[in-house]
Amino acid sequence: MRELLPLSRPPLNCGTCPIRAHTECYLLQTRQPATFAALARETLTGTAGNVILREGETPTKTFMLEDGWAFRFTLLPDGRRQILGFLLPGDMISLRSLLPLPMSFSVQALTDATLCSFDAAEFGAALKTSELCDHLIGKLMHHLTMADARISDLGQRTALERVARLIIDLEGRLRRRGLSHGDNVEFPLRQIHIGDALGLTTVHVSRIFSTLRDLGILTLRRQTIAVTDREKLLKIAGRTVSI
Amino acid sequence: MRELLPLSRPPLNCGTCPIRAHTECYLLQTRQPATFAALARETLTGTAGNVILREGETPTKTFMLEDGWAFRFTLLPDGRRQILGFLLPGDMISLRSLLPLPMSFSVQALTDATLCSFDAAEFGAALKTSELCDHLIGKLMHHLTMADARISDLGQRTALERVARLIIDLEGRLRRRGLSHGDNVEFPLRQIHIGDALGLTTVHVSRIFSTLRDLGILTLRRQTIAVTDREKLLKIAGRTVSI
DNA sequence: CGACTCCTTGAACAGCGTCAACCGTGGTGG
DNA sequence: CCACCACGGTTGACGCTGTTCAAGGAGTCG
Repeated sequence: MRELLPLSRPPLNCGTCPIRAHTECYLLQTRQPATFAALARETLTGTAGNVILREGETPTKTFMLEDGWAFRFTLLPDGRRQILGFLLPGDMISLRSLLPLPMSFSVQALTDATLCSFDAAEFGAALKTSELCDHLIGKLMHHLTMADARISDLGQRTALERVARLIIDLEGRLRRRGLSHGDNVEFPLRQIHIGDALGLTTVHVSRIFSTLRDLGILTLRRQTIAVTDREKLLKIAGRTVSI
Repeated sequence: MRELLPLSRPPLNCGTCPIRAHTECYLLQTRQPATFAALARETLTGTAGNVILREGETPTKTFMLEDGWAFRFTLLPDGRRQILGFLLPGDMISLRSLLPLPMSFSVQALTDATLCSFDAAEFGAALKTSELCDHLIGKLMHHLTMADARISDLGQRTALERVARLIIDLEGRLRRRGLSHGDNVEFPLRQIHIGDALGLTTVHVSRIFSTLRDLGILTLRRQTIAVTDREKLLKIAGRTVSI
């Protein structure tokens, strides 16, 4: 695991940010243009494996994930890793860093990634203004709902159900942000990531994917997934995958 | 499952509220006395099994749990129940109801309970004032941290570890609110609640408790638990039970 | 006392993990 | 150009953790 985020500094340009319409940046710039313009920021790039935030540390920066995937995780003392969630373009890394508290999880780049960094306290203060406080609180509550859904998955559902729901979740989030290409969506996850997120081993994840392929539900080749029988997938997932 | 909350109306009296010092009410009354005094509210009582909030409905009331225990849960279409968390005296039921959104979970009384009810929109608006917004955001982030911890439990830890951590969590929360009695704390959970919270069957929970008793770690009699070897319990739990 | 709830224990079973071998792909360097 | 290696995925055999099914016990309440 590489320890630091190597930084380059391409010219800062929100106008070319591919995910801008789906971000807090956009809300802030629309509702509080002067405040947004005054925020110190820079654009950074990292490669797969870079650690972006480290559990236990109190970050001074917060990031908007502009391109690429990342994931939140914790390590148990004996090395077991729980992936708590996947971060896609347009996600903040992380809302937690808006408060001056030690991180309760680490964040690592899953693919090469481009991030926009802000001063955490400044950005937090801007989001806490009355106009955006509702949005922030709503976002936090949405994250709580997602966490509850994952708890239900891990507590009650079988491996097949969990994998089906993860795929529907990721595919939907990407699609809603305009990041799908017809029936195909990018899928850079290795089976170890799926396993560590869903409490399964890579061996079992492999068997589950074999099952899904044999059922004609999906095809997976070279970092791309295509759902070929959405009805069957939804039926396995229980049709209650929340947004 | 009884469907409604039968209500009685004892005289409203924050002065005798046993848990007041640990509540948002107290914060609000201290920082915004006029606002707090103007909030419409009443005291309610319910019995074990009463449904307090129902998944899918958009509540107009929010509650402070003054006495007794409750739990948040969801039901899967086939009847499996996931308990998402336990609510103790001093907890709000629920922060989610502060936004006008359909509930993503239900809340049910686990014991007989006393609640103080508020208008959800009014209480939400009061908490969103600048003075308490930080507190609210901090509370939401704390809940996210707790949810992450439960995800790690369900994804990575064995049944024994999960049970140990749940006991430490509950015992600590009660103790910090002054609700312990020496080495004993109230423990009204049935094994079905523990099972539904931790993704286990009652049969297995029973076996885990037998193990913990045989190891001399705890004694359990008549709704009361006493941890007799905290060191061993912490060792099983991995010493990283968050607050 | 009877009915009910909750807990306990045993035996058989299943889902998923562990261990191990093997394969395909892509990158690297001689 | 090819040998080599690292990495990720696949498959089989076997075993453990936790489930299912079943029976019975202890406490409580009407």
